[in-house]
Amino acid sequence: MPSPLDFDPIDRAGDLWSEHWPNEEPGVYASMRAVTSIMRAQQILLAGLDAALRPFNLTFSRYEALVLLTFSSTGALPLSKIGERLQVHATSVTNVVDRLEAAGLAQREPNPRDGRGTLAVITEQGRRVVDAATRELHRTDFGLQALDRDELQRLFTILRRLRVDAGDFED
Amino acid sequence: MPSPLDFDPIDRAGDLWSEHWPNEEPGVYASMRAVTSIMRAQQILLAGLDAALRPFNLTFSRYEALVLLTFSSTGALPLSKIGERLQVHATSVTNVVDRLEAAGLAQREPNPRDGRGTLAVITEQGRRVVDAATRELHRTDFGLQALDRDELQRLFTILRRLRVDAGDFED
DNA sequence: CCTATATCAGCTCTACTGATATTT
DNA sequence: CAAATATCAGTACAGCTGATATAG
Repeated sequence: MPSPLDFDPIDRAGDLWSEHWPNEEPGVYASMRAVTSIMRAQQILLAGLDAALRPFNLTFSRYEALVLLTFSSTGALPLSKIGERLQVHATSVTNVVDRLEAAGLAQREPNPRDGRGTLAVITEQGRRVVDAATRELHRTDFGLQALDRDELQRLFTILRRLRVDAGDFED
Repeated sequence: MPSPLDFDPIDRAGDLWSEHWPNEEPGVYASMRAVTSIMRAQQILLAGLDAALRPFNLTFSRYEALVLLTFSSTGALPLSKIGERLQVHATSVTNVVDRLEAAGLAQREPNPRDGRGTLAVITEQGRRVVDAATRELHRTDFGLQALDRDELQRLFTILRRLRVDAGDFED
């Protein structure tokens, strides 16, 4: 792990930005700093989550899909539903379910209510693994120990507007 | 593009989470919602940025490296410095500079001050492309039109603590 | 007939590991 | 000598396009 810088690289980039590209709309520097911060935050968090989940042979994507299955009353969901809820592409769902199936954490079954569709069903082993993985993520607070409850809430609220604007859901 | 859901999938996941994994520490639901929001926000923003940069044959990673070079007084930086500033792996820097070089936007030169090192130097074409790309990103406000100035500032401030906690830099 | 579901092949991209040559 | 710089081969993953078979 590299030694920390003695300055904030995003803050510095924002300053240099305003020197190089003076702009009629001063808000763009705020946007540039925010977008870069989100990119870096995602990278930090995903690396931590994947590291915490590696002993369970899970990535965060697979973990999310598995969690979604445990939330369903029967432990089964159509693949299309999984894609819709997790906002991921159909081919990505196929890939994630392939890997869960290979690890014995889920199985495919034909959807009895729609001959075109397939259900992903969580296995007993899948339930055990997702419970253990969840305990581990709870223990490490999803990598967000640095933030207090109020900051987490504000983060959620601000980013919620972004998701609405992107068409994820209607407010 | 799929039709929007009529509910917030992250909000719903948080509710189901608290039912399935009641926890001694209530803050974990706030963390779960925040971390999922960051993941989704990053996905939305990166897709928008990459789409805006595609006409320039750039990805956001390559764009960031190019911007960093324009910030340097001589338009040249050691590859190690690029990795340090952008917080990316050495092999990723090699890859990014390979692609910038192939596109004629940057060149490699030996570092005269350190025989082990290599400089990436921005070309004239690189300067033209990064200026045009920046105008385009300014025009679309980096995909953050939905947020006002105050929200952008709060986002930056909150995520800054996360980056400090991860060891990116010293406060 | 048109649309929805899921899969498949193929591609791009980022990120990482482990090994290596070179230089400090 | 050990440490730093950069590269290379190989792996894993997410994300996408376009094509296809099947069924509503």
